[in-house]
Amino acid sequence: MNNVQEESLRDQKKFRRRLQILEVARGIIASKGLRSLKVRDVAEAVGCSVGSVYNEFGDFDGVILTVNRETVRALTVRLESVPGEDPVRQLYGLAATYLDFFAEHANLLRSLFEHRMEDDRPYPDDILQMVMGAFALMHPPLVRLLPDADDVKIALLSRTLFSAVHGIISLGLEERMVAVPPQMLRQQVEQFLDAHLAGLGILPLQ
Amino acid sequence: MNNVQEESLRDQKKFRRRLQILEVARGIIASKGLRSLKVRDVAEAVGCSVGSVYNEFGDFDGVILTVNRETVRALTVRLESVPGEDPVRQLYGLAATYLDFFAEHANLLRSLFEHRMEDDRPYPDDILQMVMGAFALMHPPLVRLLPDADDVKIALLSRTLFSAVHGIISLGLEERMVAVPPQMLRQQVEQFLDAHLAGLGILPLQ
DNA sequence: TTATGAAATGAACAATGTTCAAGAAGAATC
DNA sequence: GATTCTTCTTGAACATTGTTCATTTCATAA
Repeated sequence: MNNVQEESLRDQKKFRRRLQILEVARGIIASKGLRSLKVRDVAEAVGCSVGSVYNEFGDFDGVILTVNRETVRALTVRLESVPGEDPVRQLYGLAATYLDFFAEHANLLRSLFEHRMEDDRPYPDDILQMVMGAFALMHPPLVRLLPDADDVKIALLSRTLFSAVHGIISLGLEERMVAVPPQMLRQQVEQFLDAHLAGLGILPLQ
Repeated sequence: MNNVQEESLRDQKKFRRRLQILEVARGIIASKGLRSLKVRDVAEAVGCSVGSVYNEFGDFDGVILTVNRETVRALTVRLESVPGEDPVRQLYGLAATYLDFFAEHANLLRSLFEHRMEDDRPYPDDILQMVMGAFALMHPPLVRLLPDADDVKIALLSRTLFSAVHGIISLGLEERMVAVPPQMLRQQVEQFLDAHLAGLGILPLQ
């Protein structure tokens, strides 16, 4: 027995198909919304039977949740790439990056936030943790900007601030609701941060 | 022909049933979530056939949308009942009232914000208008507090601020996401307003 | 009372998630 | 390489649920 990961032909095919299913599912959600995602469409596009989808993911929620997991992972990567030299600039960068990501992948993010599980099964904890982790990315710059504040309070503030930005962006991009032009939305988010950081006693960008 | 509204026996029964259907549907959404709402369950609980539901509402979306319409109407009534003598107090009152209403009717509000139409039919415009109207209720107090500001800017600010509060509350009440204790959430919203109004140059409550 | 037309009915249909017995295919053993 | 074993794949059948519509029911009008 080799301690290197055995890559049997069967495993390879299985893995390749798994990726195909996810790719197709993500494409459908992104382009036509979560409600338009159907098992049979996915199976046909991938070229396998519906049974194989179930075999790989257990149930349909499994496919959706895996796509959601990758969405929040990609979001986190993007947010973590925001430069962190200047904490104020970092806060603005996080908000702007979230806006860009949301605008690019609106339906994927809606799937992440709006999907309800069948029956009353709990939402997978690892996804919740990842979302919380992303929302906590405002924590480090806030710590630097408010060195005297209680750490627990800053954790709360970080979540509050990110939730507020999320509300502004998600409703602003809800074309059916508001239809704020993207450029105006960007400005709106910036002005929001201007006022809020000022209120926290944080000096704006020069 | 009497110009008084004819109330034929047929119309009475029709109207009574319409109310019953809505009552049952709202109850199911409120207690078990939109995903648990089924035509047959509603029909059985009301004591009529599924055909009657369709006869009255056209399709199932019609039932949901009518419930949503009443939800936003009730929300508006509650928000309009917030005292308006002191504009600062009014802003805090609007946020606190929204929090209370959301906490009491979480599933109904989620139905309002998360329901996607079948196919790509547009969301009814009157509901969107009512939501926008509710979110504009911060406008009058903000005008009083910022007498020198451009009215269009205040309209934007009102929507931004309410959207932010919505984000904080809707994510905060998403037990699966965060599970913020209600009392802490109330405090969170207040502190958020404290900071933001301060940033806008508005003096806090004495 | 009878005729009329609108409303109610619910069986049948359609779309879609889910299961599972049978078969196919790779892996293991000889 | 043949055989056996294990696992995966298949897709027909089933279950659930939204939707339709020919038929029946029933309040109203004549």
